[in-house]
Amino acid sequence: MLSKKTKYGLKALTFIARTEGDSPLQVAEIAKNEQIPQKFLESILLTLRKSGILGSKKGKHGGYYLRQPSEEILMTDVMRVLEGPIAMVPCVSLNYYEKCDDCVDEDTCSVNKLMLQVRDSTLNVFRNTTLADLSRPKD
Amino acid sequence: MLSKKTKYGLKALTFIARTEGDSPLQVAEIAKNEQIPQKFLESILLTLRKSGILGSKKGKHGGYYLRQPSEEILMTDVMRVLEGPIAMVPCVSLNYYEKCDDCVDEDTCSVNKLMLQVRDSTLNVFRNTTLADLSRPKD
DNA sequence: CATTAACCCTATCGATTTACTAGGGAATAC
DNA sequence: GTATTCCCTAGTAAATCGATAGGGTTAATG
Repeated sequence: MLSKKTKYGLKALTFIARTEGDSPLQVAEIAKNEQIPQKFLESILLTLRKSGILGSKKGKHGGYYLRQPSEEILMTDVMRVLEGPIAMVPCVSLNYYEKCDDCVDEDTCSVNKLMLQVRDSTLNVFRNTTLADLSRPKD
Repeated sequence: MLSKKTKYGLKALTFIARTEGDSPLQVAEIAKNEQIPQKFLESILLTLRKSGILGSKKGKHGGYYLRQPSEEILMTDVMRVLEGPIAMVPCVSLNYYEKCDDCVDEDTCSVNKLMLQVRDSTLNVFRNTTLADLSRPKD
């Protein structure tokens, strides 16, 4: 299951991409429009900012904005920040590889074999989808 | 993250597919060979049996066996039993569709749009992988 | 320079899920 | 009829999730 954090994060990013103008967008406005608990959203946008996807401006008339054009924001990066590693087991993770504690032999491990394929196909989707793609209405 | 239940279940199924002979395999033997807590494995094999993937025989010399040749056991079925719906959000689930409680409009929802693609690509892997594929040593 | 509006940060908390474990019942081979 | 094996229900410790609380810091504005 996708976490609420990821769901809210994606919705917020899409909202920003769709309505971004000259001035940054405030948490309260995003929360209201996308029906997201404001305090929760605040913490999510904060992690997106710390990861470099969003920028922020403090004080009156402050808010959040995209650091790059939405066409250049890849889902691989967004999903890693929001949901964590894309692989479903650490032993097939590109960025966070770790040997499974309970695995005897990776070469004969069926879990490894299957999850490697799932990772590749999922990665293929995320690498070929940008925030701009998600921001367009459905075909 | 993949649950231990799914991991153990896949390993057990692979073990059965690899070593199946005339007589069924006992929980204790599978648990020992695959390093799985026996009582936990017992409950996992039980759900696999209830779902029709495994058959069982009680009493002395009892145990578990595949109900079909491993070439005919698809990962779509196995994964649905062990891990639940393949879709990461209910609104893109084929078998368990449900409207997301927090979604205003599915047609413009970016989460829906992205997860639909992920579901399709994952499903494509599971539909084209059988237990026999997983049971062969790595290429 | 005071006030207000906004982001920034830490801590906490209830509910749910996960990964097991306990304990016994029911069927079958011998 | 007894040992062996699967069958079933409950329970539980630990982790994670989804959110909330409460205040600190920064910047615009008059």
